[in-house]
Amino acid sequence: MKLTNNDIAEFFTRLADLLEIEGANPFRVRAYRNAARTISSLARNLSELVEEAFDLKALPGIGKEIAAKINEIVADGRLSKLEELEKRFPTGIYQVLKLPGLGPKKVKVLYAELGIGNLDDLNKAAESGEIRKLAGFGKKSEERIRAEVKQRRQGKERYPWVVAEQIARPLIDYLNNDGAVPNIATAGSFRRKRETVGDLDILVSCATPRRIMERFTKYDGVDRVLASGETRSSVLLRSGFQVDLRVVPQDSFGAALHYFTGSQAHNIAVRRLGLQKGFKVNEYGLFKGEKKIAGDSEDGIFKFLGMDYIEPELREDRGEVSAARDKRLPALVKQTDMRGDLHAHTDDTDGRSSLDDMVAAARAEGYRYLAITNHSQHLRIARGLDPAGVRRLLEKIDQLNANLPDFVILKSMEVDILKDGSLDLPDEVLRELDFTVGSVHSNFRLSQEDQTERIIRAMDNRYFTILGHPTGRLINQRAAYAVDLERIIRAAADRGCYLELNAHPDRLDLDDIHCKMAKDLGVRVAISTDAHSTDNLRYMRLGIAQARRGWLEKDDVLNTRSTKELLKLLQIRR
DNA sequence: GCCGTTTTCGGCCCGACTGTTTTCAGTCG
Repeated sequence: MKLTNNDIAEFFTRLADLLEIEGANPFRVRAYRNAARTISSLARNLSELVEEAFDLKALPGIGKEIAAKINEIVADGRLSKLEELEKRFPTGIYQVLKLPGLGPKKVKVLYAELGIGNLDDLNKAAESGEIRKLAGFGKKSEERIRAEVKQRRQGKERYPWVVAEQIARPLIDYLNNDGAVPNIATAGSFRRKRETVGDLDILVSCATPRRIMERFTKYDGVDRVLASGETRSSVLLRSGFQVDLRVVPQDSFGAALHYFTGSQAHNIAVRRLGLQKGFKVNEYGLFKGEKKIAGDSEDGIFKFLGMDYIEPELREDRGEVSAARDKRLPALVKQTDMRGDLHAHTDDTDGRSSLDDMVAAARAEGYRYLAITNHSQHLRIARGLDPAGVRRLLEKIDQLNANLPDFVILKSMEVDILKDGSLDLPDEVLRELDFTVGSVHSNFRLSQEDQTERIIRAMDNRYFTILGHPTGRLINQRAAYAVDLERIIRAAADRGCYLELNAHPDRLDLDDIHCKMAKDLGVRVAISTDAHSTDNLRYMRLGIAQARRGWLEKDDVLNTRSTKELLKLLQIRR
């Protein structure tokens, strides 16, 4: 099977890890980490680029040596340099290195002195009091190691963004109640709207930092205080969620907000640009020599670096820094651009709300159309509709539409893509619909080749319009089925089909990287909620956040179109 | 190991906190 970009990136991450433990030149280590990051956020599949003899050295952070290593990995599925290093270390060493508080230097000592090569060894050594005897370690670090190993075994995870929001809101309100906090903001991956959030960063500026720190650490939901200083405190909530609070001076708030929003890679790129222009950028501001030039707002930082303002969702060092410098950042899609929802269920199948209620809720959202996309007959568990059922529903929709001014219920179905790539309803039924959403709901475990062929065959049907939840992944629950998304996107481009960005918080499928890939390959994306009840229509904001992370603009999104334009687009294939 | 709007050599982001030290290295974000 073809290696994914993440597979290839992992080779370089491991190479960097082991070299770091060996004490190699830190800049060489960084070069490998930079390469890994470049590779994993690449829009194209790297194996294919290699096959096309693409000049890898054109990619940022990839030079002659790393290009040669990529070629080796793609050709052989292995990297001899890495295998050589792995002979010198046990494979469990990567797990040890991932433990918070343990970096390369300490891991090296643990391995050299006590032969610790995995989490079990580490735990035993900590239990028996061996670790505190080592130079640079003490009682506290030993206790911490035991706690972290325990935590790791319980499976510390990243939280879906909405879950993080549910935790963040009350905490922010609590801190705000203090009354002495003129500025409070969330930063980090939460502000960048990443699909999952590892921990929460909160930033405040206020006159009484000590008081807010104290209030923070005494919050009702706090399980234990991990660190507490003048400007930074960290707590672990009982939910297992870590929250960091930082207090910064008012005139540094913008610089700090930028800095703590990240991503780290984005910050490095911005600082590097700053250095080129003779500035120093840190969390306190933008400096020319000793003189502070900007800092109270993010706008000021960007302005003095000659950049347009970069929306938080774009700050991943995926080209946004140079785009901001060249004044060619995308105008990201926003909630008010949305004209309707193209994927919604009713209680005619597995939805919980009636057709009337769904329509009323969509109109309350300010939409001009709502597509009713119930399941087709193959999906028994959802009471999928057979042709007769579909026709009964269509009649009901026709009657409703006749009495709706300025709003259209679009006639559609979420049609199962069967194992052989055929659609689950006959063409004479599909013909009566305004468009279709085709989805995979079965046979998830086909080979990548078969799964990809299956979906492309489905797209060959002239009545196929939008590919629903293109990878089938469920965040933190189920991996994507094996599928070559780049081929799928190219096939959609060739056939005039669309891809869905399913806005359900567990799906968010497409992800940001593939949204950008679709845009770059000229395929428009439908941001759809897959609502199974009226309140689910509100998931739209989550889909929009993901779309923005994928650089999508209003024109890249199908359901920003007026009813008239949309109907015209949907008819093109028929 | 990568890179170039001063550079093909000499740089490479930067500050806070912790724990183990007794003046600082390691880790983190």
